[in-house]
Amino acid sequence: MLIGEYKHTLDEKKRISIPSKFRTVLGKKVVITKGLDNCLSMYPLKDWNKIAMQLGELSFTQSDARNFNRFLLASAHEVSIDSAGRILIPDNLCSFANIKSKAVFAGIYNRVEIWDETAWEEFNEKVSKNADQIAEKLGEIGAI
Amino acid sequence: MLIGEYKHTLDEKKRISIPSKFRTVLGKKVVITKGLDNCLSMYPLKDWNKIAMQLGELSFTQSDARNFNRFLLASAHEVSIDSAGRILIPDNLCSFANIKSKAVFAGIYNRVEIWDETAWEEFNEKVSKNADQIAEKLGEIGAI
DNA sequence: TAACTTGAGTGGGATAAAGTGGTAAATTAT
DNA sequence: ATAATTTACCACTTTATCCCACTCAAGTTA
Repeated sequence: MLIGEYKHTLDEKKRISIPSKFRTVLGKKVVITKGLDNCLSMYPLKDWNKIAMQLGELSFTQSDARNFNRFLLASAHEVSIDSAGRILIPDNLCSFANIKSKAVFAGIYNRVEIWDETAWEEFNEKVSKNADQIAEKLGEIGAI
Repeated sequence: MLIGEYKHTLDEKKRISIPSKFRTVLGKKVVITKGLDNCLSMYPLKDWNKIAMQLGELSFTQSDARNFNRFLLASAHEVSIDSAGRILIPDNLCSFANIKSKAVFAGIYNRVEIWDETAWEEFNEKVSKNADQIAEKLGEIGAI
């Protein structure tokens, strides 16, 4: 399971180390794609294949499905983890997530999110303020 | 699987490099045709045959099907990838997609779309605004 | 407690491949 | 037959990939 929060630095070649705790779960190849709230999502290759297959089956004649696929599939990149446990973040994803030098890896069960450091901090601040309200909402749903 | 987004330049001879990541999947010959939303669609030759067959089976008495076939089949060109990994984009398709010098290749599962750079950017901006709808669909698939 | 060991994180350089531009040959058209 | 357009081939520049090396921190052993 992918859990925990780690901070790493992006070097001038757009390379960044994967937290060592994640490496065995992620395997040798991963897929990175655009996530929500301007972060990036990273999946083990085999998990991604399942997701992509479902996306690929969406009708291409319907404009919603078409646009949806373009957003998700076109922004996805298969990257391999090098001998030092690093990945190369593609240019367009790097600028999408606004990652400058420090990035945060957040393990979220079956995927890893990659955030720009300051974006992560701002997000965290916002969420912790509303944590009690969120908890209440979740309680109503019966989640906790 | 064809995924990812790459930007290449069209030279004065209307030649353009295929992203290297796509070459093994696409093979030596591909079919380019008009796509929806003013882009071009590119398929591996063997996949195209299946698609064309399905289209051909659409009732030709229905004017919609007839027009759709005219749109897709009549504009299709079989082009081969040269030794440097480039293709030659036919004139009418080039002007249809309004490709001037920079073009974006977008891998979308089983096809590659070719967009004029600015058209792609505008499109992306528009879609990113519908992030909540995207999130909902992703939730259904079980990706988030 | 000090030295040694191990592994993670980071940086840089060499080599290979990708991307692009151009020239020569061949085919077609006039 | 000659001009023009197209196709194939060659060459250069830039970019990416791979490999090696250093540093730092944590843990282990003498």
